[in-house]
Amino acid sequence: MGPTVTDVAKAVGVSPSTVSRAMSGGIVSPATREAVLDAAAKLGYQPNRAARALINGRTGNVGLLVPDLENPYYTEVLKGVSMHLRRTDYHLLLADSDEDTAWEREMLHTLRQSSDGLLICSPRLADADLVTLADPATTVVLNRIVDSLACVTIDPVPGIQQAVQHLAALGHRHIAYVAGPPGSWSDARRREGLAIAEELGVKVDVVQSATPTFDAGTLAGDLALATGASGIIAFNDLLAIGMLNRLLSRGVSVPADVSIIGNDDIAMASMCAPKLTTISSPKERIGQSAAATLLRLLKDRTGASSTPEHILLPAGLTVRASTGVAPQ
Amino acid sequence: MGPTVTDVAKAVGVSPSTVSRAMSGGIVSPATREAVLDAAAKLGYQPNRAARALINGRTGNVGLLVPDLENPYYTEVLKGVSMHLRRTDYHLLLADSDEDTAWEREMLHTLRQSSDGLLICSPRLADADLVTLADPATTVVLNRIVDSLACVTIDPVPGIQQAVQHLAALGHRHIAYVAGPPGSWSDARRREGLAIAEELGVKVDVVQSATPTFDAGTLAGDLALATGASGIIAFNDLLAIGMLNRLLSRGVSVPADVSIIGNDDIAMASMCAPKLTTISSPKERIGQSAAATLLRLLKDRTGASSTPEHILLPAGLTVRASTGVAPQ
DNA sequence: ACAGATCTTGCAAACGTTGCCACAATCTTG
DNA sequence: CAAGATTGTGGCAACGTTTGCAAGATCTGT
Repeated sequence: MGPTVTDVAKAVGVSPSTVSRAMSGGIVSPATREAVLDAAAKLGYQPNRAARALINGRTGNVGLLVPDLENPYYTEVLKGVSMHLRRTDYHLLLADSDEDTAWEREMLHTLRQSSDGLLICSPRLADADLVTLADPATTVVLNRIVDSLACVTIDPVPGIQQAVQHLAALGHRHIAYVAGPPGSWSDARRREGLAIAEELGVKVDVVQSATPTFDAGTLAGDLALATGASGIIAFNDLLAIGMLNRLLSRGVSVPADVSIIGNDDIAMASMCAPKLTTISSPKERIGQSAAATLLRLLKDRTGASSTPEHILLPAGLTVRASTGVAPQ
Repeated sequence: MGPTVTDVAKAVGVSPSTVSRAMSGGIVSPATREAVLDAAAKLGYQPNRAARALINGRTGNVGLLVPDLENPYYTEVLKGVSMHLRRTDYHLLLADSDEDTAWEREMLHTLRQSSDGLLICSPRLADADLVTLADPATTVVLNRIVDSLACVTIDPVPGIQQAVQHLAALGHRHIAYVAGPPGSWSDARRREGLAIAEELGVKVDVVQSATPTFDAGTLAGDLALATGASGIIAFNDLLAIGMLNRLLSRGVSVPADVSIIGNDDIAMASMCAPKLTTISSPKERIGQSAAATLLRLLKDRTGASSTPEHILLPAGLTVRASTGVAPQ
């Protein structure tokens, strides 16, 4: 295809090895380096990544695995990753598992070969699977904590606690939590956070929802309403907005009759009506920070050294218009 | 890293070449093929993609270039691409240009080397640039038409015409079109579609908006209102929803005082209040179809043969609650 | 049973790069 | 000024795979 290292070498009158060194920051005299760089630019030479990968095992790719690109949460994380990678010369290899854990395991295995490091967004895979499939020296896990791997996440507990306190302060005595997919790490953590309700004398019912999507919100809305709760906390905003729509179309007023709190603060949360009170998490920062962590890991190459880094980003309740004082 | 072709060869008792042929569908006896496949599975052998790419030039990657991942339009296209690629053994290389055309040109050049084919979503790059930078044999352009390249897009004209007719039928005599980014292909086409207004005796004002985002909708809303138009058509839904929010917060009632029509029918369009009347385009299908077209191109490898394929997908107006009869 | 066709397999070269080793040239230091 | 340290460069092998070529094995038809 394009010009090779040999072409550049001939043009400058040096050996291929020297060109290689000049291009990748090896030891070369300033004069030759300049000459090589000039010639390379003139010829439009780009080092062949495949050849480079073959010899030193570094592909120059970073793999990102997400469960569902239709979920705006992950696209915001993706944006963060992408923006961080933009300034490096790593390429982004993206895989969407479509919530299929079997395929996720397979893809994890495949991606390892095509990338130097992996960013894994997998709420549903078991810790044990993750530990088995991922190399601690080249992996960063997003949105959950796995002890033996580097992680970037937000702690879901404080956010949920704030949400419960917010509802309690508004006089709600009975709330419903609409849970996320079974096996989800953050769902499990959020349930822990719910424990605070008891201390506040608030009753909690848990309602299950198979998938955390807008459509599933319709069913979940009916279920949550049936519990008799006056306040609802949803696993995520998509679910919350779906419920909101369902409740409004059933003639239930939000927040006069029922208060709703979402999770994640996706862009839609401030565009629906009423605007959604939600627990905001810095999604783009998670992506950005995870990419940065991975690149640090790859640069250091200290093997499976010290204890893996766990980065916790802050999240807090953003109060908008979907919560209000309890009826009566 | 993993086992190599030699390891498998030893395990079976054949030569590396035979293993290679067995793995990639060459001529081998059924018996040896089975033996090789068995051993490969047992050892967990995966052909090294870098080595393969080095020798035959095929990386096994497909590159996708989008202008902005924060725009849900593109993430839906991305989802379509990703879902189609899922069934193949191509990997997806994703690049977000962040609306920067200079970087887009550079990335296009870089990506070519790392992928077998390119899917390009670039509304702002000039046709000439695209023709120069893209190889017709390995490129599919999305959301626009460039004569000499394969394209998958929707024709923006009929949708815009339907929108104008819809407003005219509701009695609107003066409408504003909030334009997209300068240089955008689909924006130019949409303006062509606006010509129908004259035939219907409807006056059209065009308002410029630098970027097609939710935030820009605030400014655009004010500008559009200042024209005195009673109906507004926006370049896309994000802009439309931003305007909607602005208008409502200024005390303008939608659709009683002003009607708004968006473009694209992103998920948010049916979640805002009032729900947005919009021109729907099958975004996921565009992605899916573009990926399919590219894979066909790569399989055929007929060089720069016949005239490039142009696929036009249908789009039509989806009437929701943001349009109504003109005031008075 | 023999010549020729067909099928199956191994050998070796090649893809473009990097990294080790050796050597020459220049610089330091006593 | 000599001896050692340092710096810059070229040669060569290697990464893991594919592929053209040729040789061996098996089969066909007479």
